[in-house]
Amino acid sequence: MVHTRFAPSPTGFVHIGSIYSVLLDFAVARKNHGKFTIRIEDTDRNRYVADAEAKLYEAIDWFGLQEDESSRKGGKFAPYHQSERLAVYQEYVQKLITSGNAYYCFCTTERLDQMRKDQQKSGKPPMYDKHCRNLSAEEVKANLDKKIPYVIRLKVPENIDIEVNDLIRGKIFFPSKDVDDQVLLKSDGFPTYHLAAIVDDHLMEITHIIRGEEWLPSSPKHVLLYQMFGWQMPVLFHTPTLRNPDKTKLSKRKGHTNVGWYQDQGFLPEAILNFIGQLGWTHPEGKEIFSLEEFVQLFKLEDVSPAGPVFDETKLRWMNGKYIREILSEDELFERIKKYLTLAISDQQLKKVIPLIKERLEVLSQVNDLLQFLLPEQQIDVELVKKQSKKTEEEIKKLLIDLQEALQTDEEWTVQSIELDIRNLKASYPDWGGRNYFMTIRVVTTAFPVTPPLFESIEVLGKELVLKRVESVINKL
RNA sequence: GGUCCCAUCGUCUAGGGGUUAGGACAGCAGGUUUUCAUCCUGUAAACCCGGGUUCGAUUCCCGGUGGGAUCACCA
Repeated sequence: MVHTRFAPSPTGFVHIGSIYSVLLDFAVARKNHGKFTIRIEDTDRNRYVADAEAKLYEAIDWFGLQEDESSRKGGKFAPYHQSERLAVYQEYVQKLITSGNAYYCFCTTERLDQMRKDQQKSGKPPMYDKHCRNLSAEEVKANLDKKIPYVIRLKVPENIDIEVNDLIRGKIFFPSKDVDDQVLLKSDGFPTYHLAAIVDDHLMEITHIIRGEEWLPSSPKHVLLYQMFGWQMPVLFHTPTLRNPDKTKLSKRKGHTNVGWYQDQGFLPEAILNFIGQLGWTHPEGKEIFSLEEFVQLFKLEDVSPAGPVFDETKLRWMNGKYIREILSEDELFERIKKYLTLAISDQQLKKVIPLIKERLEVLSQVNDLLQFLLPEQQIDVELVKKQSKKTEEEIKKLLIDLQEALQTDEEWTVQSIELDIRNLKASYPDWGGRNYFMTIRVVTTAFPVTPPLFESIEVLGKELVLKRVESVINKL
């Protein structure tokens, strides 16, 4: 059975790149009727952030990429917090010691730092110098008895080529002389990622390891561990790194990495998933817009391009707008917009105005700018009216008085009747250019030069408020 | 610096030994429209370089170049 996993460390906010991994984990598992597990890699006590795990699950739910097994859902491989599995790692690291594939290291941090400094100075790659690799059993025992702090390191074999098989990159060979004797067990008794992940992936029967490309350089260590334990290697797939416009790894400073930001802006989870899904992968029919269900059905891991794509926010915005105006129903849009609306606007009014704003919305949070004109307290700027009309105060005043009259007597107050009122009135003002005429009315009634369609806007505003606004401008002229 | 990965328009990509190298976003120019958008039409824009294989390489191979990732008792 196919079994994928997402194994985050709870160290902060949820990264958009994590969602890329999760999407692939989810899709591969679903497509093959397998399972998708979330395992929390909380082995670093220093970087632990308490609410990170809750944030993660919140994001998972928001995107609709729910896992089958996890710390919150349980499962047959529980526990899913690595911090609760310490005894397991101790057991396996002992096996490595016994089989001669790992060794105790008593080097101090100071010595290690000095060593690296020296290596850097002489232009050598910083690597452990294997100082404790050949300690005799007696020396080890003596040190242990003296309670000298220690770590346990991987004994990387000398002079071999380690073969890593990546699904999309093929076979990659690493000379073992370039592979460091990695720390497997820290002096606090916690495992490092390298030990914990391999042990858990095996014990949890993970078949596909889907993780970021940044793990590629350390994968020979993982291959070695599988060999030493005599375990079968899962399929390895390293996801292409998402990039900033300058091609560097997507980062906080140069782009938006926090899923929370996308939520706040009013990006739709469907649109984000669609967008991420077509990075490195193309729909077989070349479709740009496709649902998660469709993606799950058609996606093939081996078809992903290995080149790291730039995360193009502009295209994401376009796609988000596309979802808003073409994919979501108006009822659905109404429910979602409500969550972003901070203006005091009634549900009834909002519902009415949605057809007017849906094609003007790229992200949901823009609704607050677009609906400013509906606020009753909105003041009309006379200077702006003058500027848009390109007429004298007297001429404007004359028009507005006629407008007031025309609207006053409109008993229907429908888009059609309002349009008729205003177009009929235009006939009496042949010397007003169409653009200036309508712009004047737009600013007087809505307060803004840029608004949804004029007659519809006036209708939604209501007769009372519109007349009040016209009146207010007349009085200021 | 060592190791490893990668390479088609500005961006996301399709394609693949013989193509007018296709699409999408962004750009530009028109059209629709009382504004802004939407929508429609058109336009400009790419196979990193050098060898080799071949009748023929953008496509396959090698080498450069460029970009990236990584080198912790972090994941």
